[in-house]
Amino acid sequence: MTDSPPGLDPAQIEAYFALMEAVGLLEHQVEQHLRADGGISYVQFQLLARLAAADGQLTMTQLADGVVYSRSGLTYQAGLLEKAGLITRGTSADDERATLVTITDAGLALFRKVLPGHVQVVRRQLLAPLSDQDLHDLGDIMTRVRDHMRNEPPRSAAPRKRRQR
Amino acid sequence: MTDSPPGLDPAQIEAYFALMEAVGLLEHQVEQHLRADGGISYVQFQLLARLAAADGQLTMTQLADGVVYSRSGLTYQAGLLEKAGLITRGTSADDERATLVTITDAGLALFRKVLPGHVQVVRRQLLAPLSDQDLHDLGDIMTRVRDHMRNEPPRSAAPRKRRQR
DNA sequence: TATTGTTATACTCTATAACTATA
DNA sequence: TATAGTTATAGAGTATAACAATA
Repeated sequence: MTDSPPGLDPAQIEAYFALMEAVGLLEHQVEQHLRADGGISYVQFQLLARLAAADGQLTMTQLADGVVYSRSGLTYQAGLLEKAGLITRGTSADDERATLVTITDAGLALFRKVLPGHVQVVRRQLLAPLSDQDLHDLGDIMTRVRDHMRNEPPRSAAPRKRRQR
Repeated sequence: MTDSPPGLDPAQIEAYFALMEAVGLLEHQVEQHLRADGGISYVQFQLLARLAAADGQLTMTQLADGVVYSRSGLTYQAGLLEKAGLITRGTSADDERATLVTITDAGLALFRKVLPGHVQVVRRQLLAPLSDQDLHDLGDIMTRVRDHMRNEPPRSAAPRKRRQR
């Protein structure tokens, strides 16, 4: 085992900070667009996108994966989408514990209405300054990081309980 | 002018989704650690980090840049940090409109206490699966994107006001 | 017993608009 | 007039814990 290193070197700091700030800005722009053009948040857009991609139906647990970090958070978001008429919820026949979420025609219509503008924002803000090579590299790197993080157990982020603040 | 393209190609979608999900996961882990180990949010950590890096003093406007997207949001966060004894605020001598924010010894101590764990999370979650080449590429790419987005005017994300929802 | 999902609740955070004060 | 910052307020989102129902 090597010594526990003291900090991050300049290249690591640069990559970390640039990554976080750029994605923060991108998310902000994306949120603005979705709110203005469709009255939905990015989380809600992702849920609609998943349903649209999944042929219209998913269970709550399947829907949550990667989008929301708590059960109740998803229930809350699904409640909003249902109230807006964009999805419906019903008990699954296979497993009566499960709730089957279905995207409505209105939900699909809204998703399709909003998509072009969403793509435009992603193009202008993220893709515009990237070469094909960059795009490839970025996709490769971030896919690897994402998969790594999905597997990595949180490994008790707080090593040991300290004093209260 | 070329035709307005219909959507994103698979490589673009992969890069975009992987980027957003990975950073979402990373932010979540980072938040968890900072909350558990220091009782602060990532935004608050960033503000402390900026002050620590800037030799202890910054004006509100300087402090806000890139971290927070509204004036009142910063006032709110600064209020929390001040109440916790981590910063102080005072009127600037140069420009009496400006508020000069100063990090306290307690603020600096907290920042230093939390930093190693923060670095550990970044290493384990983000850096671990990356080669030196990857790191270099990622830093280069995201720096370019960030700079691009800083300059890019929002360009009216909502092209035109549509019907209400 | 474990899993799926909901509810109640409390909290954190963000943003808009109106306002004060200085440049 | 423009800029720096605060305040009031309202809304959106999140998480924890307790709960009910099914597997």
